[in-house]
Amino acid sequence: MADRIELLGAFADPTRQAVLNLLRSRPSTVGELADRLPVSRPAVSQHLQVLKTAGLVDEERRGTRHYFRLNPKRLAELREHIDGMWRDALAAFSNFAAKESSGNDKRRKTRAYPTKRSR
Amino acid sequence: MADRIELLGAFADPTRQAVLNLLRSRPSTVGELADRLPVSRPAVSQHLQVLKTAGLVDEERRGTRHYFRLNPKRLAELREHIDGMWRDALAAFSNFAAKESSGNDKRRKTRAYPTKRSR
DNA sequence: ACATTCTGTAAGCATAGGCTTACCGTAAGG
DNA sequence: CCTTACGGTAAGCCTATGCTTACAGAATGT
Repeated sequence: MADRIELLGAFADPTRQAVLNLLRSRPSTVGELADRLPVSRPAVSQHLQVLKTAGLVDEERRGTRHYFRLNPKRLAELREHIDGMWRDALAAFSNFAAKESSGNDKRRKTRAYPTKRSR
Repeated sequence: MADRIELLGAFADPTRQAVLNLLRSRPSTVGELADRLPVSRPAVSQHLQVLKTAGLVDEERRGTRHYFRLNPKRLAELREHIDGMWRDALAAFSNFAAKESSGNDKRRKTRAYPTKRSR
């Protein structure tokens, strides 16, 4: 999806990471989170909106209290994205290793890397 | 580790995501990446330094060319981090569902949520 | 009704950081 | 050597955005 950058940006911020870590144990309200963080309540509220827009948290309103909880599905998506990148990295590495060894069977005079780059 | 925020910050930037995506297929040089991206070569160079510091890419110098490749180990670490958060989210959810259903066995007069918050 | 509690929103500020241009160093090739 | 290719670094600009204070709104309890 194109909103992956939005997802990653929301996920990476240090304060939002702290919020997400607090939500790992249980759902919490805005004030509850603000009490445990070194930033003001409005700041937490704003971060929660970002996280909600990114789909990383869900909101459930009960009276005046707004409970926020982690969204496992969205986290799974993020994990899959990283996992795909990890698999490609492994494949690229083994592929490179194979070519490197085949090229080094005998002492070669040709370079293992190109001398000129096509532009 | 405490450098996880550094890792996440390095990983999340849109341009760096584009760089990482290009490196999924094969190792590349700075100029090669710059040709395929809408930013200047120095910008790519700076991003690569950030990625290298975060451990997401490795550098191999051959002559004047600096080849960069993805670091699967670091990607695995990142995946594990997300995976742990995902597991906690699932556990918190099922735990919440259990408490909710046990509290709703009969129509109750006490609130399912607290009226006052301990401060 | 009124006060209290819990929250979202607006405005403004200040720092971080991404990008560009200019410059310098290094390696390779003729 | 001298030139060319390739890349890192410095300085500066400029936008994004995280944070605070102040204000407004909705739900609850007395």
